[in-house]
Amino acid sequence: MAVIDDVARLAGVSKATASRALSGRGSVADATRQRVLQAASALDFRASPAAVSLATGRTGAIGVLAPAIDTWYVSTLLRGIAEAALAHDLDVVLYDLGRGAEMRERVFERFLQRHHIDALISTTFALTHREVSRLASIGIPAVALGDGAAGVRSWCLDDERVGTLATEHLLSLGHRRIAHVGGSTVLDESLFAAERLRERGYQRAMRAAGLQPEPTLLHDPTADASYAHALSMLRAPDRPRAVFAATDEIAMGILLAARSLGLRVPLDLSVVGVDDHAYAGAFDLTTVRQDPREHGERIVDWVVADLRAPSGDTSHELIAPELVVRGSTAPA
Amino acid sequence: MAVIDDVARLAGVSKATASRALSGRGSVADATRQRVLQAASALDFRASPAAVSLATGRTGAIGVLAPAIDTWYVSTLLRGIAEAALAHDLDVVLYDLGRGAEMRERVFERFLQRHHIDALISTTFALTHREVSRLASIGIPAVALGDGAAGVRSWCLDDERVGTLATEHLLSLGHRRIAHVGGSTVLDESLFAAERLRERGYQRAMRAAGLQPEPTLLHDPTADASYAHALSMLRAPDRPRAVFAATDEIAMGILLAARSLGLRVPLDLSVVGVDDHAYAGAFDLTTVRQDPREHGERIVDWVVADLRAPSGDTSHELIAPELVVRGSTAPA
DNA sequence: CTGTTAGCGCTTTCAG
DNA sequence: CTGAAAGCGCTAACAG
Repeated sequence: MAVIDDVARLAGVSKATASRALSGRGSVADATRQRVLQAASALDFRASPAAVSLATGRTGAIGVLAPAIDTWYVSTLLRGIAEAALAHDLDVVLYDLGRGAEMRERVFERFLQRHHIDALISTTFALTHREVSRLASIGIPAVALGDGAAGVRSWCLDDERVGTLATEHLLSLGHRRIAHVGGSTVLDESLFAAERLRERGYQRAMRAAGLQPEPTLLHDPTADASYAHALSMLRAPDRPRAVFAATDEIAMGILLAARSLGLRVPLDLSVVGVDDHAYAGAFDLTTVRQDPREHGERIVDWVVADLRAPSGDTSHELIAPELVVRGSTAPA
Repeated sequence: MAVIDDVARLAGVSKATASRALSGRGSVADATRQRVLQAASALDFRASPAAVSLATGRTGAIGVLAPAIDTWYVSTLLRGIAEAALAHDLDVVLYDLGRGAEMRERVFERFLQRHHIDALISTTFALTHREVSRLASIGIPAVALGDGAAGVRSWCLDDERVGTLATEHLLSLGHRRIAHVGGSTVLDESLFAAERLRERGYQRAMRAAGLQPEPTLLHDPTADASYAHALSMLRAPDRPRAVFAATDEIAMGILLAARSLGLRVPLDLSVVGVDDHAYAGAFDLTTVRQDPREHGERIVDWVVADLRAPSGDTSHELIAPELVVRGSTAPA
């Protein structure tokens, strides 16, 4: 491993000049820069990130804090983040919180300990005040996707709007008996606040139409749990004619249950989900779309810009959802 | 941010002693160690990873190189890796290769440049000789999950066995017209070798039973593509009575297509997949199980041990698959 | 525009 | 068992 001294010597300049030529900071005569660059590539020189980091305070990495990375939403988001980070020549270090929040404190202490990242992207659950100020005190700016904390720039899908959009779609088709199946009653309070907002949007839309909301919350919003729940919900004599599911995964469980009960979708039952999950097309599922991959890219771009020139921007931005109509919904 | 000097001063010892006490390396009087530890916690001291890394050459992070992280397999694996890494107090830095392999060289150059990780876990596709020796020359050991390169410790699901297991299950039920739907004919050669092995296992089992194999390879192994393909496959007059799908995702597409054509599963059609995907239960899908989360943990444990005491072990280990029978398969 | 001189914060010989 | 001193490899003033 060649070090910068070797490069400097080969180019016949000092370490400082070599450093300037390589980093682009500071002015160097063009001819000199060329020589340094050539020497560097001849020696296959790569700066030690530890040394750079020690000298500059910059690590060249961003952290991502996320629950349940084996999830469509989070993994798709991660993909967007990873791609954008690559484009900006940043490493991404991943902190998985698992399903619950038990690991949270541990993870937090752990990565706070190391000043290993230049910025933190927190997803899905809200950061606490203490966490934010803790990060700020060691100079790590945080941004959030999903529930944002005060003092932190954040983006969040307009989840209440998601609920009204989905519900109004069903209402506009003439449905009256519209159920809602959401999730996450037992998980950490700060997690999955989104689903409570979706439920609220549903309730609003129903009441506005003079109808009685009938929400159910699964304690575990998986396809399995949803399937089991839908089986009993759809067997009831006064079964709903339409369902707004808080996620596509829940919707899939419902669709599968409906078919195994012999109900025809959308003739006997209309279903709308949320996400536009990778399988939504195969299920021909009407859904409210969000694009986590694009969100990931957008956030990384913002973080990179803010790292270069801190903006102090701590605004909370709502992302507008979009209805995608497929074949799982039809007039009542 | 307190530095080690502050701790040393508060404890009334030298930096060197403080460092020894904190790291546990070298011998320190018990009383002294106690004072140092107290001072450290009083000052909320955390060693700068950049400084540690510069002095020791260790980074405290492992890299994961993976294609398509927004995939059930990879994201579940990632979860196992992240959890195990957390337990070992290691950061995990993520390199996503996307779907194809265009990014590969770029990513490779990029993280080679930085000596930012202590070890690399490569997943799904094989490392080239050049890549392995390149990594070795800068002292980064690599391990592989999936196709392993020579000189690299690796684990791999026994994919040919997967194919025979699935096919033999269908044969044992009395099926004769068994189709196979696999994937990835257009992607990078080194990617998804797994599916070719699964196909080979299928061919072997079919020939051994004196039957004619009928494999199809989707150029894009998604649920959507699978759905579209299955529609035409199942409409043919001489349609298969059983299908071995190379992944659960492909199987789901087939199941959805079958149902939309009015075919009853498993009465009119038996389907077996591979993975035991999170949705396999909801689909009541018979499948050949693999457990990427557990694989991730196992690999990290191995890497950690090898980092402590290099074993020189470069063996290639096959992981035995396991058939999980559910309701999507029945006697012919 | 370029070289010299100090560090960044930690670990590690080497003496004592 | 402990302290002094010498780096790890790079960048950032500060002169010139």
